[in-house]
Amino acid sequence: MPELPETETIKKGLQKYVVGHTIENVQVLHPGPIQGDINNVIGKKVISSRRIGKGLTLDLSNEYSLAIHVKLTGQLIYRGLETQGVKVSETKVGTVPNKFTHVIFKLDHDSKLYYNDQRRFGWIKILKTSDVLELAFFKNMGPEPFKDLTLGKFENIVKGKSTNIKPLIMDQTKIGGVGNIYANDALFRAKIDPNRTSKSLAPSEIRSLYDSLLAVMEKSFKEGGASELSFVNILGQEGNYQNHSLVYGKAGKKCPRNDGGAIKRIALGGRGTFYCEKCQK
DNA sequence: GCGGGTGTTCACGC
DNA sequence: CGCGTGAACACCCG
Repeated sequence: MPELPETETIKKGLQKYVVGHTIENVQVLHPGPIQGDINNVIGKKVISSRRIGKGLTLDLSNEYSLAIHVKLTGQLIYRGLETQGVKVSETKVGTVPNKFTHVIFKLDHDSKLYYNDQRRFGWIKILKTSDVLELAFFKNMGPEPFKDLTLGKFENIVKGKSTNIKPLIMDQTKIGGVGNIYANDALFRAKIDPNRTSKSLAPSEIRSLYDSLLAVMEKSFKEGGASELSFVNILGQEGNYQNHSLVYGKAGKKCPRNDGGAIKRIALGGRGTFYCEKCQK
């Protein structure tokens, strides 16, 4: 799932297909990801879904919520009368149930919501709705692109920091929702070397980076998210951004600007970092 | 067998 | 305290 566009794609699906259903029962195949008392969701109606950074909620009629983070390989897949005959991704294991299915929410009207997670890094926390934003992960979340992150706020976040620009824009407590794919592509679009320190950026570069972050994520919304790894939407279908990425995952390939440069892969903040030395200064 | 993977958190060293 | 690095979580893929 993983980053803001993918998580937003899941949220749209939850809103369309899951909100309004009552959770009739919960089948826990592997209890690993679940925290909290399952009894607080059984028999309750899903009244809304929210996305907070890369996190999700399903809010229930009894003022309890499911707070969900799918980390790298979690999937939420809905199957019901409306989705009969919908083709799902076999390659991204969007089929259900499968050996990575840990939880099955049985909903009314003969439908189900499946939670799959190959690497089991994700979590589903059951807690009072009023406590969701008290979870450290949500409480410490920085402003989000397309929500409350303005250019002015972005300038203040970036300005004067001695840290590298790439880890900074991926720091969820500074900015909510940006991950490795879009950080790499935004820096490329803004022609900024990921090794630069934040404070070295000129005002025009900060503006360009802000615009680029929005642009690459908007492109991804249109492509249905990035399915490089295991992301699928609520119907189990892949997104297409991975076929349109600028530099992410393209080590050794020609620079998309066709300037004679090749895309280099380095490690920065422990994450794979892709850029063109020729046009990213 | 080895390295690397859309994320987050923690431990450690400076 | 802040910042960087590396590891851990667990498992598949090339």
